[in-house]
Amino acid sequence: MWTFLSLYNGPSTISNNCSSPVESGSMEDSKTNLIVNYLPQNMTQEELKSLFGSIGEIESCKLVRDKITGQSLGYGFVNYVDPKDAEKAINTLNGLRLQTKTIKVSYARPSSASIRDANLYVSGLPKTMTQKELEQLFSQYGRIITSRILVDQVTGVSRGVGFIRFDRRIEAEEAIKGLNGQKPPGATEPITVKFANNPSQKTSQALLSQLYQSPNRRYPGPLAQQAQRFRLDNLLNMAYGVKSRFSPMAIDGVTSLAGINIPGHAGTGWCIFVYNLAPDADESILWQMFGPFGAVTNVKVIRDFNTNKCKGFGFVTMTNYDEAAMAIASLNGYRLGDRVLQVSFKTNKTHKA
DNA sequence: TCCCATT
Repeated sequence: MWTFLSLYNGPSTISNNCSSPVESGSMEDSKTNLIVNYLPQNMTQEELKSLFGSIGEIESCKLVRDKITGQSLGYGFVNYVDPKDAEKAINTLNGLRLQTKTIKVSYARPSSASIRDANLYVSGLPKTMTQKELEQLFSQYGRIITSRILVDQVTGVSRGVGFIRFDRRIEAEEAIKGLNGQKPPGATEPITVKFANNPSQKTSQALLSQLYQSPNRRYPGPLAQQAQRFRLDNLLNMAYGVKSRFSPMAIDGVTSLAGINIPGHAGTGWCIFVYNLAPDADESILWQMFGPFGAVTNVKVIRDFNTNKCKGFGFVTMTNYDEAAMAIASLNGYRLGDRVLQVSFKTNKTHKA
């Protein structure tokens, strides 16, 4: 499972003879800057900072999130002040198990346009082909950063599809030219090699399918119908990258009609109270629900200290009032699984179950 | 026919 550990030996092995003029990024921080992969979906930037801050002083820390939905993309960067701490972090935190994930900690390559979009999707592989054999096939075209063969969740047998990430995009391009439509040694069928989908486009697909598979089974009052339409439009807009067209004026009308109180502080954003979450609810569902309505800066599921199960509610912080109001108008009464959510601005009063 | 590796 940890074959990729051997694939990357740190920045000293990065080839520096790239002919591309784009390759001019600075290398001086390569001994302090780490990339952390395979983070649990619900891990926050604060938790990342906290975990790596236990090693030594952090210069900067960033969890990479989807620009539109705010959902974690499962990886981040940690830049230490002292290179020794970076090294220590690799030695002590690489391979650490967090929930269902095993995180990978390695030196970040210098950021450069030439290393982007270097991920290939490979299908039609012989079911017997191992990850090592896959690497051997592709290694002639460049330096492999990661490789993976997808397996059936239940049987564990190869699905015949996998991924190869090269160090540089031109290497990936060459691999496509050389291997797409070719039969690997001993194989009876040709393989397909193409660039992998962009991770950010998947979010839109997920939202669209979420949209189609969540028929509205709530009680449709006039306001609810209005809110439902808003949510639909927002999800569609988001999926197609179109900016929301709803004006703050209209939102204010809705909120005042609904009799919502003036919410709590707007200092760090607008805090939204979400009630009736399932015991296994996690942060990602809050990102998914609220992200489409605008800038979300924080989500939190309140859990029981002992069982770690959600206590039925959580909070979402949104930057802009109109977007928060739209989210509330749209999501209050939203049916999540077999539960109908209550969504409102957080008040100072204690909520009772 | 898609595993979350470039801020």
